[in-house]
Amino acid sequence: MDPGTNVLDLSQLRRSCSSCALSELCLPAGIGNDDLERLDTAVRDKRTLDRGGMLYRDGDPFEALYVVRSGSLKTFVLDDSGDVQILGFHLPGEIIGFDALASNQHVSQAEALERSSICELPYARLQQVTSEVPALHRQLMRVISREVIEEHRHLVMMGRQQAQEQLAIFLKSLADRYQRLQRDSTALTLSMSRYDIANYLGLVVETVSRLFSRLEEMGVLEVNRKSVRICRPDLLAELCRSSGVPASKRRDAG
Amino acid sequence: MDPGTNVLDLSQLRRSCSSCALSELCLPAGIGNDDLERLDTAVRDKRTLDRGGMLYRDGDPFEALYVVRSGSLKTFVLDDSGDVQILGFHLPGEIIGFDALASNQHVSQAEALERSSICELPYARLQQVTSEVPALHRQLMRVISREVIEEHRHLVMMGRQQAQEQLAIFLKSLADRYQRLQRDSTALTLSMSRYDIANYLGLVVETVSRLFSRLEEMGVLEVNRKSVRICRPDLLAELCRSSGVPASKRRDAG
DNA sequence: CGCTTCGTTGAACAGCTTCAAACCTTGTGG
DNA sequence: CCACAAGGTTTGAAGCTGTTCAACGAAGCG
Repeated sequence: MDPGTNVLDLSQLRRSCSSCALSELCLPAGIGNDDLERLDTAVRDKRTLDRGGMLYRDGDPFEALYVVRSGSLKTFVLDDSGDVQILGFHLPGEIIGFDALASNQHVSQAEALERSSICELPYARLQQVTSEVPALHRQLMRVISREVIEEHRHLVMMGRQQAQEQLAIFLKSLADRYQRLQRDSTALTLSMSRYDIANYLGLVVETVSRLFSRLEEMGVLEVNRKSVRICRPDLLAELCRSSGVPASKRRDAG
Repeated sequence: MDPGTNVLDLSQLRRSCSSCALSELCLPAGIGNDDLERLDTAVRDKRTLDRGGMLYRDGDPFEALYVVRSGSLKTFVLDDSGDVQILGFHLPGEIIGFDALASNQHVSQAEALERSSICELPYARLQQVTSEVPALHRQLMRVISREVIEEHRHLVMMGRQQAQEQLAIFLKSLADRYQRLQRDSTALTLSMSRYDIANYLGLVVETVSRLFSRLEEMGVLEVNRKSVRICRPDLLAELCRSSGVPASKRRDAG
């Protein structure tokens, strides 16, 4: 999408957590210089994926965790009948692959939504480094839990009935992550298809399409195919709670 | 509910993974006798919770993981407006509390659905023991991933639109877990309220109630308040896939 | 340029929700 | 022990949201 980030100088980026712009959003966050060098030893050569390229598939042996360096991916599971459920979309600085931590093989799949580059962290080496660097271990745990919390958020979102609120939350989540990346959080580029968004939210394409149109009519967004401009972030934030959960679905604490 | 399991001989159960009937479903699975004794040293005194009692709350400091020994619990998150989303129901042998692994404080809550007894695994001690017993570490990881996979299942379920299918999947999941516990998997005792079930599935109470009635009319179930008899497990299994995802929500691999 | 896939829009339909009321259970106090 | 209150559960009827089916326009790709 953005030519500036697509043309990566790979040689410069190789093995250089220290010099990586994502450093503060990624595993190195809060790690001292000495330890950072050790982390670098755990990072294998980067991989580049084209749109549609698979990072890992269901059943693949667990070899590494992966950090999105540029581009974006989606993760999803297939049920018995081959239906897809998208679990999440992943932007630079986000780590994926935890699903295989235990059974030693992946139980989900990760696919690039656009040309993306990935940092590979072979688990064996990573484990060794984390055992030597407690701060890194804590940081890794923090990242794992961020993942779990994100899944809870996804569940909460799908538990709500109002489709418009779901889409608002989805867009706001993207905007927030754009901000962390120091991108313009009012100018989103949706690398995923409408089908993907619909699946992620538990809706059908038509509904998502109509919702985009409705939000545009309301003056909240300006939608042009894959690029979404958030004209009224305040209104969008409002929509995330306001329309709210129907009274009968509410269930206050206790 | 069942007087035989409610009247626990606590003194006999204290610190005795070795003698625990849940052993094969729980952390000790596949652990040798020597190592089992060391695991026992990581188990603090058991706790008993009455119906409605909280095991941990949002924001509580992370101190331990918990194994359900008898009874059952629900875990849930509260969103900003105080709305509940139930994440799961937990039967004996299941481990909860992972949500706090990273931020060092819980980001969800756990509440007993009936009188329940809990094994407490203080994390500091557990960590020490797992570092000494690799098999235990692997087993713990396996259990964590079971949790992640279960959440994926929950997402897949909520992504489907057909309420009847969701309820069928929910009941089948309970039945399967009953079987693992060597209970009669055709005679379920629903310790959670209809409100809880509805919330878990993203529906309203009335819909759940009607679905129970419908499944009864269909001859699949016999429902009597909290006790559900599965008359036709085959039909129930059928309902879990058959009605299926509407074509427009399907999205085959790729 | 034709093909395919993606995205949008319209109209009818279905399923779940909403609102309302009744029933049953449980617990409390007279 | 019974009356009463409170909450959980069930059932009915109406309304609304999202789905389904269908058609068309736009973009990407051989």
